[in-house]
Amino acid sequence: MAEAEAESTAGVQPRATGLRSTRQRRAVLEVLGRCPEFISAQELHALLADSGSTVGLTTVYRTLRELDRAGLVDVVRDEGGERLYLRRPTDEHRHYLICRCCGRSRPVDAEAVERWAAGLAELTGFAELEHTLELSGVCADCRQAEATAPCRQAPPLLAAESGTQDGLG
Amino acid sequence: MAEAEAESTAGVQPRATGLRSTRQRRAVLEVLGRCPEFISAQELHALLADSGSTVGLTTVYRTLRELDRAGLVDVVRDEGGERLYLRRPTDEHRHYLICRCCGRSRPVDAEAVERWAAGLAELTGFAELEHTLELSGVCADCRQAEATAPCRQAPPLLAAESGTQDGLG
DNA sequence: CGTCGACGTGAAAACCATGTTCATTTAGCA
DNA sequence: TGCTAAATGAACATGGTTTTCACGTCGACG
Repeated sequence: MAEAEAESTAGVQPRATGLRSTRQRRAVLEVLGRCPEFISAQELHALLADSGSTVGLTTVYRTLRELDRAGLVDVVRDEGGERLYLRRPTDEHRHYLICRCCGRSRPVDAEAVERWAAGLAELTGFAELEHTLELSGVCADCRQAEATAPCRQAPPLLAAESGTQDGLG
Repeated sequence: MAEAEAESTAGVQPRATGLRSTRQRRAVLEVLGRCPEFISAQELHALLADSGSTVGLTTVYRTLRELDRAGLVDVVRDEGGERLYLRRPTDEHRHYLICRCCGRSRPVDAEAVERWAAGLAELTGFAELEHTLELSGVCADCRQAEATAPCRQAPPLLAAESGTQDGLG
C-alpha cells in the first residue's frame, strides 16, 4: 500500500484532539479534506481504496465517529438515514443546502434560525437545545439538465491535492 | 383478540386517503391516536400487542409508511436514525421540540423558519426545497428531576380512550 | 534507543431497523 | 354473494453501523 505519501506530508500536530496519529487516520483526513461534498462512510472507504490506502471499513466508521466527536466533520443524514460526512472548514455551526440530484452542497448562513432557536430555549424553558436543519432541493443546474436527462448526475468526488492540515497529534 | 371495539367505533369514512379500512389499520390509528408522544414502529407494535390487537410488524411498518404518505402522521428521526411517528393533529407543517430525557414533545410554531426557507429558495435558485428541523433539549421538568435522578424517565405511552376519528375509508 | 502498555486496527460476526417475497386472506364493489 | 385487487404476515433479505477480539503499533518514559 502507498504509505509514504501520507507519512511524508503531515507535520503531526500536537494533541489537538487526543487522537493518535496513525496512517489510517491521516489517510482518512487527507481524502476527506479533498472531498468537496458530503460522502458516506462507504464511499469514503472506496475512495481510500482507490487512492491506494487500505483502511478497513470498521476503521473508517470509527474514525468518522471520532472526528464527529472532535468537531472536525459535519454530519448529515440522507433520506434513507445514512450518515454523510464533510470535513468542516471552520468551527462555526453550519447548515447546508444539498441538491437531491447531484449531491452538491452549499453552506447556508443560518443566522436567523440560530437566533430563533436561541430565543426558543428561553421561551420554552428547555436547556441544552440542539437543532439539526436539513435542507434539500434541486439546484438550478440540475433543473436545467433535467429537461433532457432524468437527473442523478454524480457529484465530483475528489478535489485537487492540497497541503495536509490534519487535526491529529 | 379485541376486535369488536374497533369495528363498532369507526363510521368508516369515505375514501379520504384511498386506503382500505382494515382491522389492522384501524387498530394502528386507534393506538397511535392515543399516543401523546412520538413512538417508533417497534414500540407501536408492542403497544398493539398489549392492547390485544395482533398486527404484524411488517404491517405496522407498511401502515406507518402509508400514513406518512397520506400526511396523517408526522415523522421524525431520533439520534440513532430510527423513525418516530406521531399522529398529526392538523394539516399544518409542524416542527417539534423533543425532550431528550423524557421524550415528551411540544409542537413549535416555526413560522420564521418557514418564511426563511421560502426566501432561501429564491435566493439560491434551488427548487422543490424541503427542510427538516429537529429540535431537542432538556425540558424544565427533567432539568429539575436531574438534580436527583440520572434522567431517562419514561414518557407516558398511552393517553385515555377517545372517540375514534380515523382517516380511512 | 529500546521497552511496554494503552490505544488503534480489521476481519468476521452481530445487530437492528426496515424492506421484500409470496402464499393466503379480506375489503368492498358489482 | 362472488370476484378481484389490495392487504396481511411469516420468513427471509438488506444494508448501514457496531461489537468482538486477536493482533499491531504509537509514543511516553526510562
